[in-house]
Amino acid sequence: RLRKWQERIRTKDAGERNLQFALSEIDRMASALGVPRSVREVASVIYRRALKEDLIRGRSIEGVATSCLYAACRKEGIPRSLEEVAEVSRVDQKEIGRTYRYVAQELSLEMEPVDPKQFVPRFASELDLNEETIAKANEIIDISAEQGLLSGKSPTGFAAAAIYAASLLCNEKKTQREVADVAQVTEVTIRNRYQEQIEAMGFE
Amino acid sequence: MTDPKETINIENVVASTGIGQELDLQSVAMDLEGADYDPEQFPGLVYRTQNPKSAALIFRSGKIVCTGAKSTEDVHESLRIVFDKLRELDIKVEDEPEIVVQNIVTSADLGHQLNLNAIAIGLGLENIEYEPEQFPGLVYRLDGPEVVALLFGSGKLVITGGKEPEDAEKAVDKIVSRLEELGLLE
DNA sequence: GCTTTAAAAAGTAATAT
DNA sequence: ATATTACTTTTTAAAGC
Repeated sequence: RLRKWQERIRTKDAGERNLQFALSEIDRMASALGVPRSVREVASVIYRRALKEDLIRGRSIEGVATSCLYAACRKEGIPRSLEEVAEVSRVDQKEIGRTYRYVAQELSLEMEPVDPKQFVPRFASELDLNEETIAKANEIIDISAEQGLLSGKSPTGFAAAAIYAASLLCNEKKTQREVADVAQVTEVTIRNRYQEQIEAMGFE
Repeated sequence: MTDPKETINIENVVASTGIGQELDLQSVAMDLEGADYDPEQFPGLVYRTQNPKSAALIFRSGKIVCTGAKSTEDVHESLRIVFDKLRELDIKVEDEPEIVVQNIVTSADLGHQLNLNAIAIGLGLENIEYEPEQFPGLVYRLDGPEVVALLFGSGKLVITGGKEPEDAEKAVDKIVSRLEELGLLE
């Protein structure tokens, strides 16, 4: 009986230590990504729910913690791409993506598709773009998305192309490579999305 | 207007069977031309048929998986070839081993572009998976028939997980009527 | 969970020309 | 700058780690 009692305490301690580790990892990654405290809090809440629902069994604590942070960023409207999150995690992008889908499904997070416009402020800031160019990029995203061009496309590539197009239209040109670097997509993707968006906007 | 059901095309049929006899894959690999066997990498021996085109995974237990065929008939034809090849190696094979179709992969075309964002909301975020950052298709799991559909912005789709061709037809009917009642087709 | 096999869908990416 | 090749998702059995 004494043994069982000790084992319970040991398990409880181990569980507590694991939770602390997960939360400190979320904190570390959140800091590295530069997201506000509210995002860390949301990520912590999601992680505790995942723990309660026993979703961590068979998965790494770090993987689940990273996925919760990725989901939290989206929930808070300031998404980070999987690639960006993977850069501050020791778990690879592929595992983060599949763990995120599992957690989102099991906890019924009902994640909405990412709106490309949510990447514009951050990318534009890194490129030192004017308010006018930012507004133009958002307009391009809205109009081309309304015409059905967004289906199946990655939100970062879509946002990057709109920013590139807006920078040309507002005489504040950035090269495809500059935009590609901040959005972490290839120039080929920007070129492809750009062509479709320009056509949708009625330019050409 | 073309009925989407008529655009259904079977792309792959997976089936399992067995010869009811244990096999020494090492010797089969030596005698069977074109056999790929690397037990360190995978326990099954891979044997490809040309006509019809398919790949058979042959296991030590004598169980066999056939994949890549374009129809149930091709599955039987491919396996008949595999059985005969094994018999040529003096391996006893039952006259007509039972062949069970495990999965049928189908493609089809709804004939209209799809707004996957609207469909995700319409079908219910809890019923679908749509992560365009990871994959361009929207994953929709049906209740009956029990299949999984991948919907694309082009209006084309993939239906997988079915055991018979009718499953794909039922699935297309259900998807079309659901999208129509949501007013999301066209 | 992973390993292997086949196949489609469309997007993205890495490499070749 | 464009063309190829390759990988992402889903499904399914098999035997073994």
